[in-house]
Amino acid sequence: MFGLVDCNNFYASCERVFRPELEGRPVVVLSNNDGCIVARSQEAKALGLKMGEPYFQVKELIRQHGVVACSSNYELYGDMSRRVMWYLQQVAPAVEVYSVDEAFLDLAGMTRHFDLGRWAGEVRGQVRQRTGIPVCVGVAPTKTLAKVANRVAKQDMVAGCGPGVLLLEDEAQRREVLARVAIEDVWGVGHRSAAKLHAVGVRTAAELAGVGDAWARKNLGGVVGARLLHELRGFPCSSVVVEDEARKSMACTRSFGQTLTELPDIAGAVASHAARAGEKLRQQGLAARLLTVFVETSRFAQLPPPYSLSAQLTLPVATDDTLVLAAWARRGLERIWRPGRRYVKAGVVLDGLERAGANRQGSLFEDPCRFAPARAELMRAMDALNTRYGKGMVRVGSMVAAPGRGEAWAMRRDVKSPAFTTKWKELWGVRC
DNA sequence: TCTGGGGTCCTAGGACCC
DNA sequence: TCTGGGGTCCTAGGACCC
Repeated sequence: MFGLVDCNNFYASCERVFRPELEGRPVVVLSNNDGCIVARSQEAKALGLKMGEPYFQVKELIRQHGVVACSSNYELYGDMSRRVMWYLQQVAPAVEVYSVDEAFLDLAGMTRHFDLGRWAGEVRGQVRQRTGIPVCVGVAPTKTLAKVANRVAKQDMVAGCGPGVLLLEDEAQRREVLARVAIEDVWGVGHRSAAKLHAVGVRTAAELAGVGDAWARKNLGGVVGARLLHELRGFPCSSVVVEDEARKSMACTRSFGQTLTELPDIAGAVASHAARAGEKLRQQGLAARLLTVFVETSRFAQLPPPYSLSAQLTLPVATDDTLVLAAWARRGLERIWRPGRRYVKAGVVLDGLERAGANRQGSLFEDPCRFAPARAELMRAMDALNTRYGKGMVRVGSMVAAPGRGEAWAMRRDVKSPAFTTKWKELWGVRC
């Protein structure tokens, strides 16, 4: 059996933990640059605010109903996530941290000795008590069915008729629950597949489980579709992955706080992305062999039409050195930047990741390892200074704006809450 | 004026290898 | 008339996830 623990309205719930006055009020959390709505409390959902909706389009509605809007505070959400996951790891035999607000639990072996429905209810209560975060728990014979169970548990809880936990065990119950779930709410069915399914009259998860394997293979992405059907029928095709297997790629991308046209400004943004990518690599003990840099104009502007260009560069040796990454990124940017365009976003994507230092493939034509020990030392010193004195204390020169220019690419975050749990200066204050 | 960021997996086709 | 079999690696694009 598999469990799925999913935090309810996660980002909004995190904001509420430290601002209890938000309890019972509609709350939305915004994406970077206060661009779109990315999380909504139950009350905000009830007002009709949609996931992904542009903030500027609903500002009036938000004002009218006294909705509290929060800029995203990823430091806080990341820390709350760690607390929830840590607890789950104490009580379940194996935990796959699937996303910031979700975890799959491998409950094999517990079936015989535990009443899983009751156990799940206890987990739910404990997570709430220990972290302040409300969760729902679904338990079922496959991961896909555990997702279904979780979703139905959440629906019933919102409707006020469920305990926030659902155990799917026997066949009849499985059928009955699947009949209540629309196909677009099934894990693995996106809008494309949903449209295809609607076109042939398939509306519910129960009907989806009954479509032919051949049809699914042809129309739902080959083996992906076939696995989906099997899982819905109760045959597991995927297991809980505890070990964080080596990451395949890593991206640092951001929309600018404003439209940019000048190369130095964009170069500054790209250098900062390269620097962040370097930090992430070193934190995870990885090095990258391929670097892609891209720039984009607005997807939403009618004229001129949207435009994006990328350049992929193969580095002579895999590296985690910020200065090397920044230099290559700059080279790539110069290849793709064109004057006269109104850019809104740039990014650096790293592929070909390998463990740093181990079995390192050298270069035939040059010896970039010559300075390696000193450079590694430099990166360590930079990371240490930035940890101790704050992000951006030591930066790559090209990230620093020319005098009077300011950091043209800087993000807008007008309504951010404090880093309640991760910065001494912003810790929660308690009055006695 | 204003529309997020970071991932995974799969398929198909081309180039190339023995 | 008729042209093998079994691979790898790379790239691009699609679909999906949270």
